[in-house]
Amino acid sequence: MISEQDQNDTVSKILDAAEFRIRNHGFNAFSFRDIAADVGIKSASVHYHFPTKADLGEAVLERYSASMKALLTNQTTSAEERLEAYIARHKESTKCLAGVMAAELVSLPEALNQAVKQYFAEQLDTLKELFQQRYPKDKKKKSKVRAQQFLAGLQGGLLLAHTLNDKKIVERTLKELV
Amino acid sequence: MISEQDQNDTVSKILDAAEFRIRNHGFNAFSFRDIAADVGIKSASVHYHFPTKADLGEAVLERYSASMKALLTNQTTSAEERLEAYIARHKESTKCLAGVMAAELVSLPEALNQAVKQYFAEQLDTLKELFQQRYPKDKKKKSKVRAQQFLAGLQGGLLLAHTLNDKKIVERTLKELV
DNA sequence: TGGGGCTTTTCTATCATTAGGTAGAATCTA
DNA sequence: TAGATTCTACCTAATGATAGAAAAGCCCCA
Repeated sequence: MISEQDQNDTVSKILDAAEFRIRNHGFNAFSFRDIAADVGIKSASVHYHFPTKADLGEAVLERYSASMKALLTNQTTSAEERLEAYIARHKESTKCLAGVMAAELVSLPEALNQAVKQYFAEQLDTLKELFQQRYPKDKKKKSKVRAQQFLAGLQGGLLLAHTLNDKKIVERTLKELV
Repeated sequence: MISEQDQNDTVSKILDAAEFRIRNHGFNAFSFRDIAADVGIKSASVHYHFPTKADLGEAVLERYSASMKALLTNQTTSAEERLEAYIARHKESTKCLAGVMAAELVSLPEALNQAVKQYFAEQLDTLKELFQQRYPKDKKKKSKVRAQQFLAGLQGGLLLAHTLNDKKIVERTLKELV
């Protein structure tokens, strides 16, 4: 039987390292050798778990996506609380993994390119639902626009905040959008 | 004497190609050989005009920055018209060169990294002035916040619009920010 | 008017380094 | 012992960059 803990240990260390490097340097600016060095193994071992770079990128995005979706659809908290938690999560690193990938979209392996598009489509869908809960009187169309404005404000706010090294920018850009 | 037109011809062809590739693929996803092929010369000739990749990146950003600043400070048109022209310019490609570079910020050569930071700082300054002209009764602080909200909405809107292939998103995210 | 000669530009050829990826041996674990 | 994991060693392709040979362009002077 597979030792899940040990396997997942290495696998999740790889995913952690890859996520960090993609987030901060971009998908095209890290190598398997970088990841291997981060984790303390050899690059061939990274290939054992993730045969190609596209595989690794997809796995990182998938984990990220699941984590974000869980946060947004956690039905034990109010819509407002979920939005705040969502914002707080992004502010931790002042960067969105998917946002970085979106900037590099055209240069990504096809499967990853598709996954990024899907991520944003799903996020907007989920946010639309959430805004519908938060403002029940709004029409569907209005909730959709709210979701787009919110996500754009968040992504753009993160971009500016990270570039200018001023986290407060995110709060300002979102103040009237939550 | 130097034939300016001919020199600028090759130089600006290189800059055009580099800008296009950076915008669409990212700074880390194009090579001197790519640019050379685009222009129809050899990669060594690109190095003749721009010794290093950092030099090329800086030149591209500088030209871009000057173009944007000229657009925003064109005193022959109203503040509102300038904003509209600024938005229209960005919507042409549904991508901002500096936005892409900002996503890759940490992986960029140091000089380019600094130039990107400076670009956004300057853009916010210029936009702040412009909003001050547009809404003269606002306090300075309010104009600054407007500039941040606008630029964030624009950058985030472009990101979503490009990723989801829907230019209308930019209009929606900026509707209440101009 | 038509060459020399100087500068600018482009080319060929090549380097060293790094990249993603693979084969197969060695090791570890149940 | 069998399967999972990691390692060493390596391959091929691509990258940024450079040296130095050829063109191309331009100016001065006979």
